[in-house]
Amino acid sequence: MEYTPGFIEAKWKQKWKEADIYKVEIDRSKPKYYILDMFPYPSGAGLHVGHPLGYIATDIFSRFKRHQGYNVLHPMGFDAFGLPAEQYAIQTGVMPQISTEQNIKRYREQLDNLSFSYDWSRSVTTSDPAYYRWTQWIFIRLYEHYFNTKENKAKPVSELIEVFEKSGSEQAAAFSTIEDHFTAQQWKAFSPKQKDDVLMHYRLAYKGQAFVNWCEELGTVLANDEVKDGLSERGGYPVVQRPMEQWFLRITAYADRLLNDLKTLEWTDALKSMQENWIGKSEGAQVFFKIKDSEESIEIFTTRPDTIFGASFIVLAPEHDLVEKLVTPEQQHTVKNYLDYAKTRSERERISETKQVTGAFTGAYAVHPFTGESIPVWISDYVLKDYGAGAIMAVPAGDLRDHAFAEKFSLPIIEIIDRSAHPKATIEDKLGTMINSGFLNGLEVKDAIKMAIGEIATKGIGKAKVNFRLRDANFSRQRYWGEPFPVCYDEDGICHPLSDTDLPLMLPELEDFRPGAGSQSPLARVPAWQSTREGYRRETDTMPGFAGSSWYFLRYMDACNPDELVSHEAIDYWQNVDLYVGGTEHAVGHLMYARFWHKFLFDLGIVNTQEPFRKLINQGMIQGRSNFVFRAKENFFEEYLKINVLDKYFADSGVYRLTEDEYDEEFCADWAFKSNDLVIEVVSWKLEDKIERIKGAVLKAGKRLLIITNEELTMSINHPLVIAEKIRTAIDGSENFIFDKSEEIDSQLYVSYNLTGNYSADCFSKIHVDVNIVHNDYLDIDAAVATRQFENAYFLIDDNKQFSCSWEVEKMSKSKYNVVNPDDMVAAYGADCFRMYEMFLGPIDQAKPWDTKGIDGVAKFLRRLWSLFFDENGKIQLSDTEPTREELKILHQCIKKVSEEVERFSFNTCVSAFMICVNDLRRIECRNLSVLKDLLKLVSPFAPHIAEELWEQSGEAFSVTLQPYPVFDEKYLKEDHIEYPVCINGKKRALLLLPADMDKADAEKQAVSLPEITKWLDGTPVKKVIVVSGKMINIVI
RNA sequence: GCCGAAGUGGCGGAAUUGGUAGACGCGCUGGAUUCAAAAUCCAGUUCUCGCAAGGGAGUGUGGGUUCGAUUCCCACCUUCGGUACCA
Repeated sequence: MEYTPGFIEAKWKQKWKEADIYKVEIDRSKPKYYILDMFPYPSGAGLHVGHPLGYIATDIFSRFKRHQGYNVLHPMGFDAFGLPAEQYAIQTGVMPQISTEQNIKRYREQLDNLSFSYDWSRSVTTSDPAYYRWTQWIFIRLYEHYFNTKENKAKPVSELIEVFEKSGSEQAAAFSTIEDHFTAQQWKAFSPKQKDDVLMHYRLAYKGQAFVNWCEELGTVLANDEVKDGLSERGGYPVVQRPMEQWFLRITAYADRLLNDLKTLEWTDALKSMQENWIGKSEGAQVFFKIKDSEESIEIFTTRPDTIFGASFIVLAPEHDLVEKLVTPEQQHTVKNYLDYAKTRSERERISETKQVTGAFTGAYAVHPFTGESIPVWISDYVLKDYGAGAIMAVPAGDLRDHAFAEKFSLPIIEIIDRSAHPKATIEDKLGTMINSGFLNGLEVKDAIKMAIGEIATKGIGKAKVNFRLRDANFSRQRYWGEPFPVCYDEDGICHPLSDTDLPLMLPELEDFRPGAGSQSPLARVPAWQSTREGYRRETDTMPGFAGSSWYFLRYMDACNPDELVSHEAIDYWQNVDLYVGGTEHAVGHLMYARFWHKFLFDLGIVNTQEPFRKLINQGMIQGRSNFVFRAKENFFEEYLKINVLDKYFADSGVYRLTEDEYDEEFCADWAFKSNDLVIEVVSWKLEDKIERIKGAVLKAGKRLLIITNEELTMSINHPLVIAEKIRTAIDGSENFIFDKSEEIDSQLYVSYNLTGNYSADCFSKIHVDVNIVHNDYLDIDAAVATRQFENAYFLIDDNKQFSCSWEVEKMSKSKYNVVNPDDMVAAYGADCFRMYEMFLGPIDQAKPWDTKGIDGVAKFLRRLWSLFFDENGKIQLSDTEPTREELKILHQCIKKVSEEVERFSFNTCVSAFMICVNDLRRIECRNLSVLKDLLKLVSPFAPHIAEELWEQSGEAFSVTLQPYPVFDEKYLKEDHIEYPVCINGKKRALLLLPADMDKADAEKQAVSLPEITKWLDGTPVKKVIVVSGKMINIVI
């Protein structure tokens, strides 16, 4: 029987489906294991071979864990809200509901093609109202809670209101961004709107102000992605930063918990440190600087209060509230100009710019709290409004950017730290002794920091403060295709959440997806949807992409529950995700938000774990391997004629290149002969003017002219003899002017890459070519001419009649013509082969290029595995005798390697181990049933179809998928001899077979007396011999 | 700029705790089989000098630690991911 993947795979897909073999339920008799893939966004382009990498890995691991007796939850769903569908709707008018549904259908087909063991009955889609109902529900809970700093957890806002009513703001242990100071009486006197505003300072979901990318011409807010160099990507219109009312989530309240609990996670150190740095906890001091001749003071945050005596000016963020109040009439104009400039700068640009500083003087002065001196107040875009207090005390001697700023604007630089004891220390190291610093003089930096904070507090001008780089999450989008906010506003603008019974608040259907008036979302165009029965108006912003993806892993546990987002029973059993696999691009965004939501739900008692993802693996990207063809440019043809015709066939005719000296004209023909009066010009037949002028010049000089057109060279490109004969005829003939007009075609000439080296580099344009018509870096010319790109193409082929292409590794994308579709791979090689090859490419966590040509190796392996079971006539032939020692050794080597490597997620080396095992078993012509059956169990997670088929062919009952995993036994691998490498100074010089239990002294003696070694030593005394038992012997001379 | 990762043959990669660098596979070269091709099988394949025996060099670059470094330390270069509204 032959191995026919197409037939076998269809058969087993059907059987698995009929048996519903991947359906999973709570089963308390088995330990649970929850394996999750990162939520895919179903884009219109469909899956390419890079997408399933992580899915294959988790599928192998899921199957492996099932073999080991775990009850495995392995679900898949779709993160379906997002910008691309909305963009598509704007362009084509196709409703996102429709395009998303189509895209999901296509993704599902492509995923099914690879036979993943998902329990599809648990699938969720974020844009499904049955799902986003619960996203809205969580939002309302966030809105209704604040963060209690004493209990370090979320508590109901209703309790906070009670505190306010009883004892005002001072008694409230509530996390807020603004420090409120009011008494119970004052609170009670507040208007409902005032109360609403105050509570927004505490709610975990609140309204605030943020700067957004505003594009006036497009009438919309743009994603950072849509802005390039200060202009909109679509249209190239100017984009400015503009403040806007937005919903926020108070993730900063959870900063400490998010930071501390990282320790409990089995994530890579790299990922943890990225999260740590993102949270960016820094301890320092808040200090107030009084403004000279004013009641105002500026709050600054500094991590280096020790350097306060070096503060020679203050810098405010351009957006700082005080700027307007502080600016003096004389500086109005300068500051206004600077603010206009700052508006055009994106935050990224502002942070990245380190070489050039810009800024403007406000005209105001602050009073240094210790020296009493007046120091100027400047504004500059290197200070960010959202970081710290949005203002800094600038210490030029202690900070590089402050230093650059001081130099540029000639501000004083006061040395405050003597680093002479630390010659290698940079100005940002916390090392040295304080100088020029009043009461801090002589202290070490570390002590000076403490002392300075103490003094600042005593003087009542500030206090120690912890600052986080982490910012509250902007949760508003002025978009259509997202979850509607379940809130509305009354006539006073007071916010009212919907009651739970009114959920889900459905997204209305729309026909026009352009932005609404005045920077509003398209929902603002639907007045009927906007107004509620109470006469309130709804929020028209929608939620961002991370809303739905911040909790989806919980819904999989109980996907169809209509009454709760997840039942207690399901949470109690499944708890949290044991293994999460996805790309590093989610390292800080999604993973931070999901952890935040999970912690909030923990505070509410909905989940029973502090962290959502226990272990996490980052998969590397699969890059594209682009192919390029080389198109001949104008100057190619002249070089071609010389190399392939003139040098070859007319070398003895004295052919030479004409120089300008030979004619008076500013142009000349290309080639002439010493032995006769013919001149040759290579030119496109279309350049008739040029031909006429050359004709005139050449005939005037009394020579004859042969025009060879680029077009005729192109059409006879692989037949240089045709041209040679034409030249010969011309030489021998007597015509004065020979010019054969080509027929009018627009042809292009492409040159095989391996020939391009013969010509100047500027003879060619390098152009992407679809990798699907290139095999082994050789262009399939027949396939190529059938495409639009090569409709009228001619190809200069190499000596082997091949046309080669160059290649480069790039991102896999449509525009680079390097996209490979997994469906095509499955059609050609089968899903088993594709799955295995994708794993074989390299380590799961590293980026690597896809190259289809290597897949043959895996295909060959599968055929060899198959052939182990059959004789040369294709009949199943297996023996049920006792396995030999050698067979067991080969098998157990494989069991050991594969079970260890799967646990380490090193799937590429597993595939190698399988190949070695099958090669070895073939070599000894193993036909042993028990050995081969164990091998099938090992292979089954990687290549389930072939394993299932061979299992059945071996006479076993359905299904290999449900078999327990083979157990490794050390005794089969024991060796009584070890082959030692014998090295001299670390370089291998000989091999020595020694008994495994030989002691070191004897081994040393044997090694030193080896003939290869004595030859090397040649009398040189041996200084030392190092014997590492079981590993190697090193002789030091 | 900042944070994180990765650089090993022609290519993808292996070397698990500092111990034989290049497993396994692709490609290439030669051979067998075949009318021929595909498929299959066998042998070779880091570079370099050499007919060979054998020698030298070699894991991005430069330095260091060590009997011994792809692995540890320092500095640098290049590429990739993220950088808060792509998902």
